[in-house]
Amino acid sequence: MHPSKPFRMTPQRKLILEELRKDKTHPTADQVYVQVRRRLPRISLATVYRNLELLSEHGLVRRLVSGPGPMRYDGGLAPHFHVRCVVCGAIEDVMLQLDERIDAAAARQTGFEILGHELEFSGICPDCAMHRRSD
Amino acid sequence: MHPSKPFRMTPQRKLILEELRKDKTHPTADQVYVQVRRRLPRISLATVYRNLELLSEHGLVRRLVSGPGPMRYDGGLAPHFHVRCVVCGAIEDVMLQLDERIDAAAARQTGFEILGHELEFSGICPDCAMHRRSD
DNA sequence: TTACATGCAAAACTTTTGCAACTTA
DNA sequence: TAAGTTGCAAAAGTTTTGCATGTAA
Repeated sequence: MHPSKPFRMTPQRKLILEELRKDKTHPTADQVYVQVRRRLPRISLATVYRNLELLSEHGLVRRLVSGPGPMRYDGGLAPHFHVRCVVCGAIEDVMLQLDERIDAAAARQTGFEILGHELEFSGICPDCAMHRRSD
Repeated sequence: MHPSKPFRMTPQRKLILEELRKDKTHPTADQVYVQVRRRLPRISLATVYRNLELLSEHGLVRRLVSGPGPMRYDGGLAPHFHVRCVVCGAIEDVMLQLDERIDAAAARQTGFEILGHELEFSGICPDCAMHRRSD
């Protein structure tokens, strides 16, 4: 599942992973870049992109393949889903799991070999809901 | 839910909608553009983008907010999900529905006002699976 | 008639890539 | 030392926007 290309732990890679583990906002590549640059000012955005790609191939970070706008990344390990605010774009974790038989159902119906699934809710976050009411 | 901005039925808009209704491949904006241009050669790509945006605001087409690469669009009306081939990028419909109480569960847990959800499976389509085995 | 829509071109963004220099194991 | 990695700059790809002109209601 996780292709085991060689994999060196460079300072850049380590920091990117650390940053993503502690950042709960599901940042974009550019936001990770801004953060990491505070400790490693000479890092380049290309390196951030390359590492996010590689780390996600290895299953160490998740790409949130959804929503409009730039790709967002998640350093969280436990299986979970996401909810995205349609107003401000905030993403939060949703700790739910689907009946795993749903993959088999999809396989049966489509003939695809199913590797996994992503569920994303859309909605309005508490902050944005409040601002709306006061408009 | 569907903001009711005025909405003129121009030939461009009509063709884009028609094309999307008959195309089962969940095309990108550019692919819609190529198709529509066969009947309306002077249409511009910007018009296609603007119309896809507007049609999806009105709930007449769905944006498949997921997966890497360009946004893809779906003219299908019935509620359903999708499966995406990680090898070739093909997208097919999956006719399933989740227990609708899942939205309430997500709302309860996150405090978001939930508007809906998208479920996307990832996997390998029959064609790609076959080619892999013969490699 | 007029608010909305279009085509064109340019701009804005996001992501990827070529390459020479540098580093990790 | 050799394979992998980085920074930089340029390129590629996707989507949005300004504006003058055109058009549906």
